[in-house]
Amino acid sequence: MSPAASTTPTAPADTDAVLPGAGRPLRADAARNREAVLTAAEEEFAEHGLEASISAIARRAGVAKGTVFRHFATKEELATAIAARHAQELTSLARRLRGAADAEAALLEFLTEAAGRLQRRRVAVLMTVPAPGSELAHLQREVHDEVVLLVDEARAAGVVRPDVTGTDVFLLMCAPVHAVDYLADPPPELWRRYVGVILDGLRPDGASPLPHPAPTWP
Amino acid sequence: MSPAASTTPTAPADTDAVLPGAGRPLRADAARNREAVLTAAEEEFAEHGLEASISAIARRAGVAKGTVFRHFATKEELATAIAARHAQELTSLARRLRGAADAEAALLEFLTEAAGRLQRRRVAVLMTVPAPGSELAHLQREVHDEVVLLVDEARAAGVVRPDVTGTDVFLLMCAPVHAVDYLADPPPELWRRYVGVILDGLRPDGASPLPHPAPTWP
DNA sequence: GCAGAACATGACCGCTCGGTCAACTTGCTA
DNA sequence: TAGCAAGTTGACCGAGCGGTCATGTTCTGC
Repeated sequence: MSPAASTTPTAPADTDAVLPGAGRPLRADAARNREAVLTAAEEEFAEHGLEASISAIARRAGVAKGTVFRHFATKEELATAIAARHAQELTSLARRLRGAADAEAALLEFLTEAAGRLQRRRVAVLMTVPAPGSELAHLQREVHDEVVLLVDEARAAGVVRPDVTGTDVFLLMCAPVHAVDYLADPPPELWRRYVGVILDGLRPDGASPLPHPAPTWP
Repeated sequence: MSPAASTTPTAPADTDAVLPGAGRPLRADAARNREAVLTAAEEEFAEHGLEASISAIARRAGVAKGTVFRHFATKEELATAIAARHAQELTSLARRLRGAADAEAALLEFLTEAAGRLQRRRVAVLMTVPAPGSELAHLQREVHDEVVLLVDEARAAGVVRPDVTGTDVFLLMCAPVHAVDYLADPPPELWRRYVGVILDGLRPDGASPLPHPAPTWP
């Protein structure tokens, strides 16, 4: 989001760069609108999942539909922008927790915090199978790799069973949210209960051999 | 759902009954078509989730769109019919397993078999929050109650931790399928691995207190 | 304060969807 | 085998979607 060293605006018309990092800085009102759209989209996606309509997002942001498309060429691009935020949050969360004195507490906090965020924003937006090589794929991999490190530490500390990998944990990260989803009107914090169950399933105590080898991350 | 004592087909025109059990028998071709539509819908829903289009289903079944609507007044009604099949399968599966000598094996088999079916047919169709009082709500409750009994037996046998309820297990039933869903091209049997993790999370060995009271089924 | 680039707008497009219906075909019954 | 209810068909409808674009508005560097 930082403006970066501005290339002098002499450049005639490069490839339509509205992306945050690149290009020349946005006009003041444009920047405002962009942020409003992102916020509205986040809320709308959280409420209706990926089927949230652009019109609804525009309405919520207080702009016209065309404005949304000026900032995000396509609905997918908008969803990706939101997902990118979430991914970065999770990455830095995991990064912050890494190397903590109490590896068990760190893993618990990560799983709890992650599930909490995923619960609030609805899973679908972040946890989508992305096109290979896409920006989202890269951001997901970043989260994944960070989780792997966290789990490695936890395993070394003996709080995670030896046959469970970081990829396993990454895949199971959303399970508490999904579980709660099958209730019409779930208690708002019920997902915590299933974080507990999952975490106990990851513990070495009384672990029985798993019936399938661990998956590799693409 | 059992056919009950058949009212003689003299009844002139009761409320538009195309439902399987009730009403007068279908014409031969109509019955054939109905079955074809159900099969096609099952496959189409499995491939594309609930967004599968009626046109696609009709095409796959080899009938016109109108025919689909003659048998199922609405798309939701069709989905419900499919979900009903699945629910009945799970109910009778659990019923069969109940009272088994080895309660642990029974629970494992149920979770495995259930996850396998849910994996094949895609979760979405069965596990939808149904309208209260609807047929689907009733069928889901049937599955749920059967799971509760199964889990009660397992708990009594000491293979499930005392603080976990049948409702918990019901909600977690789909977790393995969802976990695998975040992989672009998952190994076809990977879900079994997560059935293992979940089951270990349900075991009494090394269980830590859960951070939220168990939910009640609506 | 002015010019013009950057931006916002909303009517509009093409498309797909769930659902309807008048006209036609077919299986059943007597 | 004739007659008719039951069933089938596919063109059609209106709504909503993602996305476009000519036109009008607003910010900003000079």
